[in-house]
Amino acid sequence: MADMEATARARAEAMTDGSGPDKGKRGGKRTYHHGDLRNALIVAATDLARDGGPEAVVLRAAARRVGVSPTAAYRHFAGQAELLHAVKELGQQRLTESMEAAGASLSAREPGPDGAEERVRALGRGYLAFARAEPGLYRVAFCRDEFSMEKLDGVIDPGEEDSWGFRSFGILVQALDALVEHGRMTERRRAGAELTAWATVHGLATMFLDGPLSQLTSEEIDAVAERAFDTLIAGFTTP
Amino acid sequence: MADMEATARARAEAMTDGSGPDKGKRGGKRTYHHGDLRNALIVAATDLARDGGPEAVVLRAAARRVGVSPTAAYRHFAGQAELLHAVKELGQQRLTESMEAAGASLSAREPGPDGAEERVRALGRGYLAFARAEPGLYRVAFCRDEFSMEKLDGVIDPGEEDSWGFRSFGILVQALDALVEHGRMTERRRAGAELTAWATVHGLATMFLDGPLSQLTSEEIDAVAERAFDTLIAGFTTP
DNA sequence: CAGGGAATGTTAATAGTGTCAACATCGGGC
DNA sequence: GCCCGATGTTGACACTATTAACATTCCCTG
Repeated sequence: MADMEATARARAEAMTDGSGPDKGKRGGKRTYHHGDLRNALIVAATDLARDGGPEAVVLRAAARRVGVSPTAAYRHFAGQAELLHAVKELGQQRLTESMEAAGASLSAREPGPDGAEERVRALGRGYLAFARAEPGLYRVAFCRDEFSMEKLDGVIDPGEEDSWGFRSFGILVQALDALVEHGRMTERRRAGAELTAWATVHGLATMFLDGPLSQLTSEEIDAVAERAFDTLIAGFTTP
Repeated sequence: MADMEATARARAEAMTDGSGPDKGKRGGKRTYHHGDLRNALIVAATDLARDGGPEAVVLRAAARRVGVSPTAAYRHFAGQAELLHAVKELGQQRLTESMEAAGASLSAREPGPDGAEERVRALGRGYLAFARAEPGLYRVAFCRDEFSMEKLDGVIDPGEEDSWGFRSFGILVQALDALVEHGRMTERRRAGAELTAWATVHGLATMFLDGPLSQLTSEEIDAVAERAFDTLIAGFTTP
């Protein structure tokens, strides 16, 4: 109790001592209410996730960082699982952005069949780039999560997919469709191709992060990934 | 303390009450020492892992099942991480056996190039069969594990690979080498092919277990997997 | 422009976990 | 025969999640 977490009052006072800009809603005001606790907790939990992965997303630790009592989080999350889920969705969003960025870097350029092929590769590169740049977040983005489980259990037909995970999947779908449109892939091969492609990059990322490939240099990883993309696309373009 | 875990004495007495055959070393003897506690703990932890995955491998729960005090485990394991690692190796062994079984079911038959190709498929089927039959164990077999991390960090050159994970990998390597020997795969494609194949099945398993494919029927899963194998092998056999 | 209810935060307490230190008991080798 | 090491137990500490009860503040209604 003596060296307990900083109370809200202590936090609010710390805000005014010039240590940094006020993060509360109104400038410098020592507020009992935080004002944006939900987001603050997600940010703190994300930082925890960055180094340490899913098991580092600890509710009390996040609350401690924000300078709030542990149970305050329960006013904004049903429990630790929901906090973890929020971080997970944030991670999926970042992953999607990484893929989009890699795809956009060559969009419009080379509009032909080779361009479509190169776009698939670019998406894979963007995926792996994020996994390497943010291993902790990546691990959270794909960690087992009871909220997603429940969601999939209950709703058999997910009409509107809010989650960013499906958006990144959609990007891949479009890229593969383009492959078909440009005659680089037959309709038959197209069936289930998203899964094959996704499985490939996901499996590669896993092996890079905590598998047998975890001590390869960046160049070696790139080389291995490109070879994998080669055979993947070779399989796609085979009638 | 009242409803504490069963003491060793209680366990030993339970052994003699006809509930089952004596698991201790000598028949019926109420022994203070367990006699085979390490294995018993691994078995208990494996049962926990079967339903619940890595996060269910709880040291105290395993000790409770064996009927032993929580700290007794520390005479046989450095800590929970080492217990988890033991279960992980057991899981990898089972996975290897599943792959070997699937491969052996058609070994020697059809020795030609088609047989080599079919063997690669069989290994993939054996892999996925295990993942579906033992999802919890599978998840443990590939969970992040600080022991493996340390091992990879320290020893840069792993001369002798004790782990079963490398054995299953070796099976795949042989199958791919056979593909080359029978002229179904060029040397160029061979480079890094293990990783591509491994990534594919691992990614598929992940999506089946806790990904977007978790509610497919067995038939649908098989169909998706076979299509993935098709394009994978198409990629391998492309010059 | 009150005042009261809802939102938000705090303390206290329970239950479960990993881990260490100190103590108890068995069993095999001198 | 006995003693020392291997093995198991108790007790304790530091974490964690979570709930219940209490406190404060915001803001909306009368």
